[in-house]
Amino acid sequence: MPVTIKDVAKLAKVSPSTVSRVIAESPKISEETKKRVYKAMKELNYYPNAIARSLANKSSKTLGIILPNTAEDLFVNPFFIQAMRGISTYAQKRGYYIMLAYGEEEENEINIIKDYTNSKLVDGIILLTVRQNDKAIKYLREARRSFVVIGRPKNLENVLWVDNDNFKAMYDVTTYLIEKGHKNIAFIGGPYNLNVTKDRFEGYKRALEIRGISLDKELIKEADFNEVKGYQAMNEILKNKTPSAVITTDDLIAFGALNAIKEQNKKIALVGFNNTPLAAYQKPTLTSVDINAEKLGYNAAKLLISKLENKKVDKNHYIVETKLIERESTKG
Amino acid sequence: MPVTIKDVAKLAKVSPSTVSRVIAESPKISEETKKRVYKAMKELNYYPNAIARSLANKSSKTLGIILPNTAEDLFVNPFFIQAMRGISTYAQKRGYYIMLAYGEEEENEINIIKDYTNSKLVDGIILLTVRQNDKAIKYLREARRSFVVIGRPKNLENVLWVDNDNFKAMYDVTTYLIEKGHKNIAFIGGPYNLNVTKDRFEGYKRALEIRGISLDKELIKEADFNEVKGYQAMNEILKNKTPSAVITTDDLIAFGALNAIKEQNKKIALVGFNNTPLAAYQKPTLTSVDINAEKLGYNAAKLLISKLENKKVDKNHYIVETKLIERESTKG
DNA sequence: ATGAAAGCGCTAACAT
DNA sequence: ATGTTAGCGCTTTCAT
Repeated sequence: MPVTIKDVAKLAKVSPSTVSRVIAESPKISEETKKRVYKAMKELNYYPNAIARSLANKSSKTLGIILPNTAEDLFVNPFFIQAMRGISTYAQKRGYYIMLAYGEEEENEINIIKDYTNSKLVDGIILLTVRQNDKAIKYLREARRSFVVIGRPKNLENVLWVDNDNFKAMYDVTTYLIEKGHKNIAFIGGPYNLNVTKDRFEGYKRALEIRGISLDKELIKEADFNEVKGYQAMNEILKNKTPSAVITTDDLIAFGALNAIKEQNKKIALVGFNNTPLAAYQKPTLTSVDINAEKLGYNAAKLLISKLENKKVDKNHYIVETKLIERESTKG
Repeated sequence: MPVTIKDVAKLAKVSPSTVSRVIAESPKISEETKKRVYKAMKELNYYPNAIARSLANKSSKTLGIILPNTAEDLFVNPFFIQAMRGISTYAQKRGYYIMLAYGEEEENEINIIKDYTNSKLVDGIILLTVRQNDKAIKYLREARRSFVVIGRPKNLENVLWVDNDNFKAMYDVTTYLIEKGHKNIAFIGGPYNLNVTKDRFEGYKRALEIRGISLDKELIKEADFNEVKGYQAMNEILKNKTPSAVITTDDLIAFGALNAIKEQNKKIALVGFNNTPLAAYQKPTLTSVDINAEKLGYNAAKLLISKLENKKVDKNHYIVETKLIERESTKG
């Protein structure tokens, strides 16, 4: 037999509603009864039943996180666990809980989202990645659910999102290299239909423009987010040209490129992206852009909870600062 | 206005309890009414309210996972995210949900556990690590909560647990090295008051014994789970001796040891533990023991759910096989 | 400032 | 095989 609000009421010689008010910290409760109630709660070792509260309040105070199982680097890249920590930190602070699920593939992911939201198990959803033409976003928008995505989706209508300023990040990296004297700077990006890639490429392009360096098509390649593709892309570049520096949009791509560079015994500066733990373990250690995954998560939770609590929010997004972590691969 | 079981009942011209039975797939419902009910549910786009079910059932069908924020390698070691995937996979299969929280430190962790369990938000708890003298375990045991831990706790009383056979894993590693001709094999373990370390050390010791090699105290060191300590421990060993092989109980320790070995230009075989992604990125690539974190998680969920559903379980633990991943550091 | 009572949406014992 | 009814534990409107 669990201790309920009624038991507390009886012991404190008040009504259940009074106890409820005390829990909710209602202002119009006399200090004296408040004390009696607290005492009774202590004595009985009472804990509010969260499920019952959720039912009565029509809110579970829970956020659902969907982890994309398909992400190639789910295990290599600590992004996810860092983002989750950020989410959790803010959520805990605000008295929210976190539910977690791995989506096997896109269809299954949507089923999880439907289950979470339709069953009222969660008040809102956080998506940790944005796909091209994301069906999950489409569904959430149409079903009018509260949600936030990490990454800037193509269609910004009715979406809360959090992202880095990818344009600026890459603009800064490029400028940094130019100021180090580099003129032939190659760019190996992830898939070009992704927003991130586009933004990063634009930053690269603009930085070159501003400093009067013209774009060389042969120095620009596309690669999936993995080592092999990075390796291949680098080799393609080296077939015709020898840049003095190479920028990539992901550490994994950079690792592959590094292998190609080493094989050919070249001395080329190299920059990665995401600052994964592996970056510090390359030879030479890899300069990379830290995206502050924890803050991305933190702000995502913040945005979503604001929306859930009907705060009149002017913001529908946050931009999180990136930071260039300089290592050996761009030194000397 | 959400659609409830009553609306469905009205439309299907049955009572709410009948609808409830249909949802629960009760056998004694005629095919005909079943169809009518399903049709009505479709028509009204009805979804059961999980919160209300939880309240009535006195079970949330939710497992709580506590992530130790203090773990030094939370971000480097994909153990956690892998274990969580295993948990999630089994839980989803059985219709259970996962709640997640990061415990800042041990005290705060216990508060989270209390909150989760006292509020009836979760049916059971999964601990991803076991500390020495674990207060969380102590609390859970005394409060008579259902829980499972990954790792073998010291006191096995009333505990469900999942772990590798650490004795065997290290016995095998040691034997493997001996058969490669090594005789002076050093051992750098994590803190010796941990069960894991003890078990692994015993495996090492026994393997030497069996093959008639006597223990050399100067080849045995203790180190925390990080690179610097590994580096220091290795240097201490090298001050007096030069083993032909070194076994460690963690990749991070091995990385540090590797640096020391390289600095002194020695050629020493080296084995890590946990098979983190970084292992494949060392020069030379590091031989390591894979612990199958996903399976640990999967079995943890299995054990806990069996207990929750009162399956008469003979088992109170699972042992998960490890696998030696051979790489360059033990070749030639 | 406090109490009575209805209701959140579902389940299950009991009745037929 | 199906309906009636009384909860599950909490919140909240409406009284007083």
